[in-house]
Formats: sequence, structure tokens, C-alpha cells
Amino acid sequence: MKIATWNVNSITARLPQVLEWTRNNHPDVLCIQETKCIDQKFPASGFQEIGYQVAVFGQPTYNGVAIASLSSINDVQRGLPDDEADAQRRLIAGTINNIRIINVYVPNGAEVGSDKYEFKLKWLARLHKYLDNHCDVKQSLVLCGDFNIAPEDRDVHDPALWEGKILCSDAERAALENILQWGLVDVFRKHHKGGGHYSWWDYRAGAFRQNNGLRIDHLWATETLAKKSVNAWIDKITRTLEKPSDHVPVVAEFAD
DNA sequence: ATGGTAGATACTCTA
Repeated sequence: MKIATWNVNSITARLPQVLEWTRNNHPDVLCIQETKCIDQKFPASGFQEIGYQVAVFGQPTYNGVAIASLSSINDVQRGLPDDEADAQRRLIAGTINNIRIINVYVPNGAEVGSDKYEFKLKWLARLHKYLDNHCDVKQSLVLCGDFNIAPEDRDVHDPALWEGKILCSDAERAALENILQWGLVDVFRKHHKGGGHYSWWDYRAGAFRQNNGLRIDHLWATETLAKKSVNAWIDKITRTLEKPSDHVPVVAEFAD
């Protein structure tokens, strides 16, 4: 079972690239963030043509999440249970081959201390509450997506530069650690202990060229599933393509 | 303290 997560920064702008990557890498499940696309316009047929079905939860211009899967997607949930009707669309969950998949696009937070920052911390607390009240830690479960947080300094190209900044602040890291403590394992870190592994590079100031990246896209699993993890990797090559997303796929493989 | 780029939508907002 191969599961991947990728913030594509617009599914319509990235469709040919996403379909080609999916055909070449053939994940069982691809969790997509920042689709920036209403459900009626989601290019579902493109995925169907290569053997995938999709579950989508989008909105115009911003946010939006989707799951593409080779097998059927059951018990789909769109949004957090305590979301307002017009809430930003940042979570979609479904059960595939008896694995509960929770795909999230955590708010960016803009700047430490801003309203958006407070919204981010509250959203993370609500995600934690969702796990507590609606998920089973003993089940095979994956929480993956764009977390918009680098958990530790080894996930940051220049920790001194980023210290206390958005994506790296203590409160964000603490909120993330609380969610991990619910009973999840960072599957990438099971296989790679060192620094220099990033999943996002800013479009600006030649960040990718200088490898000025952060590891903010994650794939976490409950212990039941994590112990079956045989490999995990970040597919950096997609960032070198023409018109790339600013994020690259994170992939994990599990024994059946 | 600010700029750099990209995407969608409508000339601005978000990241």
C-alpha cells in the first residue's frame, strides 16, 4: 500500500503534471491539498482515465482538498464536524482498504501574532479534538497533508533565520506535538533521521536553487500501521519541472 | 523593514 500527499497549488494549473506523476508512481492513495477548485470543476475524469476515483472538497480560489484512490473511498467526511457552514475547506477523510485516511490543509498562519495565526492554532486544537472524539488510535489511520509547520530545527534549512517565525514558532510546534502525542508516528522520520529533507521551497528569491526549504508536509500513521511502514521518501524531482508546485510529494509505503 | 513569485479572480488576496 503506497500513500502519497502533495500540495499541488491549483489542481487545474497542475493537472498534466499531477496525472503524469500519479501514472509513473502509481500510489494507491494520493491526498491533494490546495486544489483551489470548486467540486463541479474538479477534473475527476482525468483521474478516472488513469484508474483513480476521487473524493473532493473544494471552494473557489483558496484551499480545497481531495483524495484520489485506486480502491473505493468509504465513509467520506468533508470538513471538521464543528465547522461553520461557510468554513474554509481544509479537511477530507475517507476509509480505503480499511485504513482511515485524513487529508488536511492546515492554515498557513501568515505571521506570528496575526489573526490568521490565532485561527491556525485554533484549527489545530479542533483537529486534535476531532481525533479524540471521532477517530480510533488502535485502528490503521493516516493523518497527512500540508501541516504548514516544520516540527523541528532539522526540518529547516536555516533554523536561526526561522526561529520564532511562522511555520516554526514554539506554539505551532507545541500544537503539532500534541497531535502527534495522540498516538501518531512521523513515518518519514522512521526512515530518515538527518537534516536537509524538505517538502516546500518558496517560489521567491531562488529558494529552491539554494535548497532553502522546510519540511512542512507530513504523513503520520498510528502505531498499528506505522509498524508496517517499509519506506518513505520525498519526491524532490517534481520541484525541478516546468511550472512546479512550491511543494513536492511525500510518499510512504506499507506492507500489506 | 521589505522584496522576491505564483495562482485565481478581477486589479487584490493568499501563500
